Amino acid sequence: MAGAQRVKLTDVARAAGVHPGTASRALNPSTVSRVSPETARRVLKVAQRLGYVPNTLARGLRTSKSFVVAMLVPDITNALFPPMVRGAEQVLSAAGYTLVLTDTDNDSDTERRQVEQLRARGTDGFIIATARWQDPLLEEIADHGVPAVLVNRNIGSRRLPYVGADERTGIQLVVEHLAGLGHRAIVHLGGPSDTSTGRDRASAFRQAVEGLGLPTGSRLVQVCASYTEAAGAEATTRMLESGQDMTAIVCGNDLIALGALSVLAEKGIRCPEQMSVVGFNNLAMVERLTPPLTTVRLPLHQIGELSARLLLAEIEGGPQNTGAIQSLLGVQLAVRGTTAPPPPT
Amino acid sequence: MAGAQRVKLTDVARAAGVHPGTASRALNPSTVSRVSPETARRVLKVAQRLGYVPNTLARGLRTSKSFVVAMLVPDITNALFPPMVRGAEQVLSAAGYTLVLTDTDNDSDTERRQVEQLRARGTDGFIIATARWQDPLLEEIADHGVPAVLVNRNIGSRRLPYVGADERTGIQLVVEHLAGLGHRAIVHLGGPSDTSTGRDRASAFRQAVEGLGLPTGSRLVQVCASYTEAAGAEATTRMLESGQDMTAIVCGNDLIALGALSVLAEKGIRCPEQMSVVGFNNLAMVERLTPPLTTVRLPLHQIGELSARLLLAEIEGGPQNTGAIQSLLGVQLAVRGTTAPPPPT
DNA sequence: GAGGATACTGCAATCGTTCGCACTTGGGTG
DNA sequence: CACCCAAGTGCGAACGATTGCAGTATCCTC
Repeated sequence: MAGAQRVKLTDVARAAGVHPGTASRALNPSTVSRVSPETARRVLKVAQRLGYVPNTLARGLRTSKSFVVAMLVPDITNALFPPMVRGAEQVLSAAGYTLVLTDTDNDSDTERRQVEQLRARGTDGFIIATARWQDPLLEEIADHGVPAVLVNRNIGSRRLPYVGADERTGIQLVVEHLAGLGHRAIVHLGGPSDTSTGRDRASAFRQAVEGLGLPTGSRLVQVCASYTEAAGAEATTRMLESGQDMTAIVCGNDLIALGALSVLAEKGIRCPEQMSVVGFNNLAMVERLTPPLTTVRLPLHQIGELSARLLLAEIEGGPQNTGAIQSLLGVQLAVRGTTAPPPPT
Repeated sequence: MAGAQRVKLTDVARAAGVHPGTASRALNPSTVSRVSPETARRVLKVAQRLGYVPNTLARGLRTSKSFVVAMLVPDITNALFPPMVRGAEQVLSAAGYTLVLTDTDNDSDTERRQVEQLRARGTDGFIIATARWQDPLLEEIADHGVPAVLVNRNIGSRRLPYVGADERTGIQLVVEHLAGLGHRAIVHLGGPSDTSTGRDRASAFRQAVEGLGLPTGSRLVQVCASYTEAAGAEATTRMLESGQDMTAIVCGNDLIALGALSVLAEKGIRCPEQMSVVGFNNLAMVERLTPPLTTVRLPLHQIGELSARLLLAEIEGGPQNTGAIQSLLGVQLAVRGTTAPPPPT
């Protein structure tokens, strides 16, 4: 009752007076040339009339192709991911694929289980937003030649195609903006070092500071344990207590920036008058805070779209062509209210 | 290469020295009783050792069950939905089901196409967050007896099971809170009237106002064209221009409240001193606005979980049992900074 | 010790498609 | 006229699991 459709290929074939095999060929664009135009037209018409919808399961069983793509995210309630999911979904569903969303809850065991499940289901490919810097599961995936594209976070080995934002340029823009305002004592609260984003942003930060000839030092960067407000607050406290000279904080992402802002408020340090703060990601609503958060805008939707496109190419074109292409999309600096010239000394 | 797993039931059977049929029975909890305990143990062990994972497609083809559930949301970037998705996903994946997420982009044609696609794929059931008050597609689904559960938004005919928040009580709490602060001139910016939430909240608002003996009137409610900041701003302007006496605004949701707040700021009306504003939904970060938004907290995660549970019951128990159960989960009022006693007259 | 019930297990059909192979036809060529 | 080629179609075996049916031990009972 609730099951699949009732009219099957056999019905169409019988109604059109041909063998099921022939009907199959007539209905399949890539094999329709092997059947006479007249027959093809007839079968197509009958199929239309009967409202034939091919059974994807049966087809998948035979062809070992499922037209299913899975996307792994660590936590869908993190506002970073929905736009990427949406971008990917639009591309995929336009190409006749179905997107399976999997929330791994930031847990690698869950992740592994889910991936097993999905592969058993014949999933054609994976879009993976959960990569850790060294990730045995992803190495296995690369070994097995499973079509997969990484988004947002990369892995150290660079063995899989990656689509992300040009984070280094983003950080560069931030530091230049701050330097342009007159800041010289700029510090960084970095994301976790087992994520590519944490590492890249921190390294880009150091490079930008050096490039501009600003004072450097090992205490310029504090690493946060995770991309959360709590971890940001904790790192801010550490940074303040280290006695490091500072007039501006470049945060690993917006949540970390929120943590920094609350600690500053607590300690009575006013932002932006006494301390400038910059986020990263441009989460929803950060422009409505008081003061509105200066941050870096990432092309999340585009990242989702492009990752889906690359994955489709890999699935349909075979494993060779894309190699492990690394693509970085442009970012924009959104200057708002949390940055201002440093206080006069 | 990219295909499914390689060890199949036949391999397990051969390695265990039994017939595939027997192996199948040994591996399936519901039929394991039909096989000797000793054999069962042996097969299980071999399966474990070889890392056997059943091919879901083949199984589905035979049993006409896919262990796939689809969830339809109008826009995954709307922060209302991710928690529900997450709740549903956790329940489903624990039960061995896979969740397919579909973003309909608020478009009924897209929605219909997606549903066709998914049914062809043998989807076992639907969780639907896109319901409109009168929705032909959903009536069809009800007609065909496809297992489906509505969340967040209901349909007029009440023909499908529904899981939502107890919105009426939420509005009641809001109005009581405002009345308790001394407000008597309370108005409502309602959500679109083609959504159940828009209708319910508006009706609950009227009832609460009357129940408390506050002044009533037809101009107490302005309907917003959509659940967006822009529509909220527009309705606020209309309300102010109508000359209606008012000291507090109860908004259909948080986005509408944001629209209201910006119009008030524009006109120099201070919140909460001169005008109290209340939202609905408790979106992420609204507690960090200045002032933090008073709103109603919905058990979104729970709604997702429960909807998944109900759907599973319907799928596995057959169509009869749940009927069209309507379940409402409790809400909480979050009193923050946008509500205060009315200005002295 | 014979008959029958019971407990396991093997056999083979089946789910709906796809696709390699073989067959038939018609037309072109030497 | 004999031969061959190619186009079009039918045939049936897969894909990997489930399941009704039937067969064979095993054990109990009288």
